[in-house]
Order: sequence, then structure tokens, then C-alpha cells
Amino acid sequence: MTTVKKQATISDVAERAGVSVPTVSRVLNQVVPVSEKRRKRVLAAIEELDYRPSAAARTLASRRSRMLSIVTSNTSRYGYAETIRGIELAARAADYTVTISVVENDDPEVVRRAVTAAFSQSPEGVIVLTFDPAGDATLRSLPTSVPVVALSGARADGVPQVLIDESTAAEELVRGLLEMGHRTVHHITVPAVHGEDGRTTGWRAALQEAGAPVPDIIEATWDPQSGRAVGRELAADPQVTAVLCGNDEIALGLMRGLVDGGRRVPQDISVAGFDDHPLSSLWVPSLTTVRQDFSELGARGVATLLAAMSDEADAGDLHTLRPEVQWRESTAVAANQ
Amino acid sequence: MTTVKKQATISDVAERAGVSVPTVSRVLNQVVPVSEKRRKRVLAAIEELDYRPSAAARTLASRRSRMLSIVTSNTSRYGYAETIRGIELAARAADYTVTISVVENDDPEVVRRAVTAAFSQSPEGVIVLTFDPAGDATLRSLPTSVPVVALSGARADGVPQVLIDESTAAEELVRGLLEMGHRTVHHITVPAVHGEDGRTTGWRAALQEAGAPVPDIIEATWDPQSGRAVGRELAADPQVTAVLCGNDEIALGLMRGLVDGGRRVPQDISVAGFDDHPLSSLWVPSLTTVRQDFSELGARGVATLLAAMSDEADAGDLHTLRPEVQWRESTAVAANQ
DNA sequence: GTGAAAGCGCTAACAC
DNA sequence: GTGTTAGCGCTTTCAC
Repeated sequence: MTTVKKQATISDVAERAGVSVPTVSRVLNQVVPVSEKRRKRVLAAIEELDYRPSAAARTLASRRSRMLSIVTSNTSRYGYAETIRGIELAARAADYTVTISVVENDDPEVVRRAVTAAFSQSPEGVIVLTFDPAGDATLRSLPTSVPVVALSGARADGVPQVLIDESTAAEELVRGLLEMGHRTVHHITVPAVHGEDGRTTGWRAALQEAGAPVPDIIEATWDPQSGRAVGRELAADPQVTAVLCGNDEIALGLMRGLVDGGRRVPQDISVAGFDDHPLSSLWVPSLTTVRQDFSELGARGVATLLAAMSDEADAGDLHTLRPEVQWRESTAVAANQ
Repeated sequence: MTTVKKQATISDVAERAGVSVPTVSRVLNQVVPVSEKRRKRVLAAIEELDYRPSAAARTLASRRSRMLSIVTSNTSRYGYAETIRGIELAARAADYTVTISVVENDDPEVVRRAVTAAFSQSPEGVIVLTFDPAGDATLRSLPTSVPVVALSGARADGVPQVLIDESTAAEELVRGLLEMGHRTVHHITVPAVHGEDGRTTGWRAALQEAGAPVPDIIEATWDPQSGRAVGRELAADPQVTAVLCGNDEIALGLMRGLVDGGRRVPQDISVAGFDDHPLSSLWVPSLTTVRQDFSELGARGVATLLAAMSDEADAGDLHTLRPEVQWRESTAVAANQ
């Protein structure tokens, strides 16, 4: 066992520096001026004692926790993880610490526990990743004692939100596919928020605008392997020549499933995804997709939250990011049928 | 603006329930018995006021924060994200909240700031992801006022650690490749911790044991695109028939680079990775790799930390997980040269 | 079982 | 500028 050295407190520092406790507090918070002489002594004492202020005591006394809570259903999937990274980075730059509260699904009891966990740290603000039903449900049951920002998902009334304009990008993608001679474009979704996500809306709009048939939506899970299963089925269907997937992982799984079923991408079937996962451009064939800047989404979420925390009026209720279509090898002109 | 309802405090609850503040505290912590009648009244008051205890006040009064800090260089890359998910899950089950403190690199000032951030919340324990130089440097400059556990990486003296036995798995992989007729196996590393990682050690050991030549190590970054760049170079080198990569992302990038350079995997060159990334089995060809259970690593880290926090003696200094080699399509018998 | 009193480590308000 | 005094919302003695 290494020896455990007890943490020094502010009064240890004050005593050692020969000043009062509030004076130490003043040099720590550097808002009220302190004479250069004392400042130096205090700084030296802090150094010598390896003093670190207790966040708990500060929070209690100042009623400001310098904490932000993230509520999310998952922390390790690409879009989520990148968003969280963006949040943490922006929060750290603004001198806030982040806690994560995981809400596994939209079961009321699970949601309640996650909300309790998120609020137990007295965060000054909360960011909810409304990418899926779990986040969506959480947003609807959040207390109003603290500013909240929603990230992505369906439009939520009364809550500031940062959105990615998925719909326009999906339209552009589908329109492009139709122009390549595809009769229609099939669509595979990941579990949707209450309502319909922008990808699906944009997909349908583009088909209708072009007078193309609107096929039944195929539902996948978040697991890339479910894309593979769908691919094996679709491989047998000669009607299918182009597929838009709800995310890249599903699209990558789909491509594998199509190969399993003896079809070639893009010669037989074109495939497009959504997200621009770091591996998508490396796939053979590289995947046509929509680049979403998740870390920017997180950063904008923090900026919006900080604004809501300081301003009386909520300056800017809705922010929208424009994603970009990346045409790559997985999509091509339709083969003659 | 929605109306902001002020958070109820414990004395609000006490007053409403007609009991003293400590009594409310007792029902909250359910350690000292409280009469059924009062218990009910208190619970009702809590419900009615939507009361949530202040973690800061609890921490201050009890000197127990119920917080664990994770220090990591990155939160969104696969192995890291999965480990963090495993930690969060296990911590939540033990009723601990997790904060993440990001240390971008091993610059002393950066490390110092991350350590300060990690300790500012008075965590009861700290978990360091020593996957890379940044985590490694952090581990070496951590105060000893609180139990610490290191996850993966090089063996750190005096600190409980959970390791994955990469070395044995790498040996098995390389041995298998040699048995398939490859003259030797090249090796691409990701940025290593101080010293050498187990993958490299195992790779070298297997080559030496078989009397095979030990090629120069090729260094990549964490970016999968760097694997692609390496692949384009190696494609031109007829000596190269088998490559072991430090992780799957690099292996996937490498395969793409080899394809760019006109080589086929596995017919011309066998490729193996490390991690079993969720997309590796979907690749064409599917990637031979070593399955590492990162979320289990995180869970074991929490278990070890909780043990170190409660026990006087550090029960079990070192825990080792056995990863499993997954033979798949990207490796094959060496072609005749 | 239960309440009164003290105090955790800090910041805020006030006097000087 | 600086020290003194309160008090943040809880838990922890300690009587009863």
C-alpha cells in the first residue's frame, strides 16, 4: 500500500500562507484583487500542499456546480461517441465538467432513474441526445429547474435544439440516385424517434416529387449485423437496385449481405449510408454517404446551453447544421434490367 | 421561457412531512431504521416536492462523493468508447457516478490539468486508460490520496491493473500465419506506451521462436487513413505476404491501401488486426483479428477499484483477461512466390 | 426511534 | 484589500 496523504483544505492553505480563508478563495477565483505579496504566499502554499479545491464545497457555497449533464442512450456507437467528445471538448474549454447519465431505453422507470442520476450532481445545464426513442422519452420527462438543450432528433417544442438537416441531404441523395436511372430507392431505417426522422422524410419527398414508387420501409436495429441480414434478403429481390440506409454501419452490413447473396455493389445494386463513419471511405467499394459533423453538433449544443444558462431570453431556439453528401464508389448508374 | 421551479431541499421535505431533517436523511440512506409511519410521510413529501438530494451537500457532509473519475486520451475511438461504456455500466450498478477527464497527450501541462480536473470532483477512485502515452504519463503523475486502477497498457508498478494478455494472442496469430507458409510477418503499430506493447512483444517472440526474420516495425497513427497510406507502400513490396496490425482500424485501412495498390487480400497478402471491431467481421474479406472484450475490461476495472477502495490490503494487484483469436477470411495460405 | 447541535470546505455579504 | 461572520444542504455525533 502506498501511503495515503490527506487532501489539504483551504484553511490549511490559509494558515500556511498566514492569511484568512476568504483571501485564499479570492486568489483562487481571481475576481477580487489581492495584494501581490499575499497572492504569492498563497500560491506558494497551494503548491507546497498540493492543494485542490473541493468541487462539492464550492458547489454548495456558490450554488454553481460548473457541471453539465449529458443524457444519452449509448456512449460507444460512432455518432454518439463523437457527439459526446464534442460536448466534452467545448465544456472543458468553458471550464465545465461533464457527467454522463445513460438511459438504456424508453421504459419510464429507466428514464426516471437516468433523470435522477443526471440531476443529482446539480448540473447547471443538461444536454439530451435525442437520437432515438430513449433520448426522446427522457426529454419529455425532464424537470424544468435547469436549462436543457436537445441534440438532433425530432423537433421538440419549447426546448432549444440543435438539428442536423438530414431531410435536405436525404433528398439530394435520392434525387441523385434517380437521376442515375434507378426506378426507385429502397430505404432501411434504424429505430426511429417518436414520429419520423429527417432521413425518411427527405427520402419520401424526393421519391414523390419524381413520381417514383415509394417502397415499404425496411426496419433494422442499431446492430450492423442486422444490415447484413437485410442484405441477404434483398439480394434475392431483382426489383431492388438502390438502397438508402439510416446509417453507415447498416449500409456496410448491407453491402456484406448483398455480397453474401451474390450481388455486386455498385454494379448490381447501389448503396448509400448516413453519417460518414471513419471507415466508410475505406470500404471496398467506398460508401456514398452524408457527412454529419457530430463533434460540431456537440460543440454547438454546449454553446446553445451556455447561452440559455446566462441569457434571460433564450437567444436562438433552433440551430441547424447542414450536412454534406459524399458521392463515392458504392453508388452508380443503374444497370439495364 | 418555461417557469423555473426551485429545487426542494431536505428541510422542505422535513417540514412537509412534519419530521426533523435527520429523519429524512435516515429514510434516504435506509441504514438506520425509521418508523413505518414516518417513513411513509417522508416518502410522500419527497414525491410531492419532486425532491432530489444534492450530491454536493452529501459529499461535503459524508466525505464520500460516490464518484469515480476516468482519465482517458480519447472517448470516441472504439476500444476506448467500449471500455468507458463498461465502466459506466458497472459503476452505475454500484451506485457510482462517473466523470470523464480527457488528457489529449503526454505534455506535462496537459497532464497536470487533466489530473486537476479529475480530482476536483473528489472522486473516491480513479481509473486510468493506459492504452497510450497520454494515459501512461497521467498514471505516473497521479496523487496517491485516492485508489487508482490502470487499464491495459504496460505493467505499472504499485498500481492495481487489469491487463489483456495481448502477447499470447499475438504469438498465436503469428504462429498460425507462419504455419500457413508465410516466410515472416510484418507488423504495423499504433502509438505505443512507454516501452513496448504486448502485441509487439508476442509478434517478435513468435518470429524468433520459429527462426523467422524480424522485419522493421512500421509505425502508424491512430487514424485508419494512415493504414491506407502504409498499404499503398507495402503493395509495392513483394517481400510482404502477411501483416499483423496494431488494431483493426489500421488493418481495414491497410487492406484498402493494398487494394489501391493492386494487391488482393488474402490471395496476395494476408492481413490480421487486433480488437475485433464490430465492422471487422463484415468487411470483404472479413478480418482475422483478436477479440478483446473492452467492456469487460471496464467492468473488471471498476470491480478492482471498488475492492481497492474498501479493502486495506489490495486484494489482487493484477488481473488478466484472455483475448481470443478469430480466424477469418483475410488470412490464407501463402501464395507460391 | 428521534431530534438538537455541530460541522464538512468553501463563497458571499459585510464591515473596516 | 482584508478579515469576520454566516450559511450553502446535507450527515454525523450524541442525548434522550
